[in-house]
Amino acid sequence: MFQERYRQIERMLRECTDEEDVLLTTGGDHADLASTVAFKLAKKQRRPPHQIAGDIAGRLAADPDLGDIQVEAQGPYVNFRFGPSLLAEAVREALEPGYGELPGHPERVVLEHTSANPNGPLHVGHIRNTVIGDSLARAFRKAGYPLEVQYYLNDMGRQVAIVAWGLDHLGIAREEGEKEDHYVARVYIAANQRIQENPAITEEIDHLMQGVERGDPETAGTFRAAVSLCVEGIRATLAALNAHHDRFVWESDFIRIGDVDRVIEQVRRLPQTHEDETLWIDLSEEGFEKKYILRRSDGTSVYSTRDLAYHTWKGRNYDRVIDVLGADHKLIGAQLQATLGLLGERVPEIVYFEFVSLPEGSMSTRAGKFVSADDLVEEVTAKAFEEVTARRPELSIEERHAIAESVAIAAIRYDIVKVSPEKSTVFNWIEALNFERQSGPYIQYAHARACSILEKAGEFERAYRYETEHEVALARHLALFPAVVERTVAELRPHHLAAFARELADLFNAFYHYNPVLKSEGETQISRLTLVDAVRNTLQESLETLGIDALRSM
RNA sequence: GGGCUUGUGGCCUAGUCAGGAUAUGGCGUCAGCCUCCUAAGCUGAACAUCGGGGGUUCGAAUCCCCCCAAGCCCGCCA
Repeated sequence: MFQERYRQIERMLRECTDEEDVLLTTGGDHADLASTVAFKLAKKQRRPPHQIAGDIAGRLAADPDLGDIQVEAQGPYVNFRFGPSLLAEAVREALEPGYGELPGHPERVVLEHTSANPNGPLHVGHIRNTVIGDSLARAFRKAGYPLEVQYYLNDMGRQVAIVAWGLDHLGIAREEGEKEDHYVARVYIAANQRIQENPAITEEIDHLMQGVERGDPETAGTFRAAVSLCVEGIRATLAALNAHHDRFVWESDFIRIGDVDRVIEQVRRLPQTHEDETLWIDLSEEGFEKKYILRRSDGTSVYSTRDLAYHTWKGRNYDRVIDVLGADHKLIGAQLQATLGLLGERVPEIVYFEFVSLPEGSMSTRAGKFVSADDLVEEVTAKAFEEVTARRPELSIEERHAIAESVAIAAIRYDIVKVSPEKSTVFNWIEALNFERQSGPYIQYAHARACSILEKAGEFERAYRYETEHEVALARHLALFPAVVERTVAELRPHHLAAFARELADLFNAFYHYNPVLKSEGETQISRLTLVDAVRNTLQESLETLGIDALRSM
C-alpha cells in the first residue's frame, strides 16, 4: 500500500509542479507523506512558499485520482494523510503470511560473511560480522533475491600453520567436554608463546607453509585436520546464533584447482603489473601508494592472490557479490575492488563494520584476550533463564530453558544489529544482559502479548475500522514494513529493520495499554483483534528477518 | 606522517548519503501506574552550545573548508 501510494503521489506532484525531484518524504507526526517542493519553487516563481504549497494542495485535492488520501498545505509543506480505507488496506496486507516480501529479482546474489580465521572460537567482534551478514541475507531473501551465503575459510594462513605445528609438537590434550575451537585457541596461544621464547620455530612454520603451497599431501592433511577441528566448533556457534551458511569455501582449493595460477596469468597481462623478484601491481592511478604484491620472491602466493581468485570465481557465477568485512579490511578491500576492475571482473560490494573492543582494549585471539561468543551466549542464557523462572514458575524446566535460549539469542543479535555498522563499539556486559525496552526480548514480548490476546479471543470475523490515535498509529506503521525491507537491501544496512521492529513494539505496547481489546465490544473489538493479528504477523516477519524467534509465550 | 571512519543530554543511540516543521529513542536519576488482555509493560519530570570554528543557503545535526579528539589501516601477515 505505502510504496504504491508513495509512487502515485510522487507522480502527481511531478505533473502538478513540472519538477523532476518533488522532495517527497515521510512526514513524521504531521503526515504520512510530505513534500517541501514549495521551497524550491518559491525561488523560481518569486512567490512565498506557503502560497505555492496552498496552490498545489488545492489542485491535487480536486483530482479524483487521489482517492482516500487527504492533502493539505500546512505553511510551506504539502502534507498527505492516508484515509480509513487505505489504513484498512494496510492492515489487510499486514495479515498476509510472508508480509514484507517484495516482488522477485532475477539477480543471483552471493553474500560472504563472518569468514573468521580458524584459529579459535568466534568472539564478540566476529559475531558483529555474523549478525550483520545473516540479517542482510535474510533481508535479501525477503526482498526476493536468490541468494547463497558463503564462509571463506582461510585454511592456509600462518595462524593455521602455527596451530598445526602446535598440535604436532606441544602434546596439549583436549579437555573433557572442551569445544573444538576453544581447544584450538589454547593450542594456538601456547604455540605463539613457544615461538616467542624460541624464534627458531618460525623456520619450521615457514617450512609448513611452503609445503602446503606446493600441495604436499602430508602437510595439507595436517592443515586440513586442524582447520576442520576448529570449524566444527565455529559451526556450532553459528548454529546457536541462528546464522546459516550455505557453503564453506576453502581457500586452498583455489590453489589446488589452478585458479590462482590462472589469475596470476591474467594479472600479468595488465599494463600496471610489474615483475621483478616479486609480482606486483602498481595501483597508484587508482589512488594506492603501496605496491600490491601478488607473488612472493619464493614464488608462493599471498592472501590477496587467493582472494582475487575467489572473487573472480564469485563474480563469474553470481550477478551480485557482497562481502561483509571488518573495517580493518578497508584498504585491502579497496585494492581488491580496484584490481578486479582492472581485470574486467565483477567488482564486489563491500559492507564494512567498525571494531568491537573490550573496555580494556582491542581483542586478540593470539593473546587470549577476547570474550568468546560461546561465553556470551552462556551468560546471557543463564540470565534469561533466571528471568523466565521469576515470571513463569509454572512452566517446566524444559519449556523455560527453550524460552531462555531464544531470549538470549534475541538479546545478543538485537543488541548488535540495532547499531549502525560504521560506529565502533565497546562490548558492555550490562547492556548485553539488559532485556528492557530497546532489546530483542522487548520485541519478543510484544509479540507474545499479541499471541496471548488472540489465543484468548478465539475465532472472530475480521473488521477494519480504526479511529483511536493508537489504532491509527499502528496501522500507519504496519504499512511501512515492505519499504523498510527495500531500504535495508538498497543501503545494505540491517539496523533499519531493527528500528522498525522496535517502533512497532513501542506502538503496540501503547495501544495495549490504552485500548482494551478483549473488553471492548462489537465492531471495535473485532477491528482491534484484526489489528492485533496484523501486528503479530508483522512482528513475526520482522523478527524473522533479524534471525530472532517470535515466541508465542514467554 | 598519510588515508578511512566516528564524535548528538551523565552513558548508549536514530536522523547525516537524497538540507526543511518543536533533534529519535533507550539506560541511569526523580515521581507515578498491577482487584484490569503477561509490569521483559505504561505515564510524567529533569537532562542537548548536535566535538570546535568559519562558510554556502530563505533554512544546516545534515553540504563545503579548517581545526581538535578517538578507533582502524598503511607487511613478500592474514
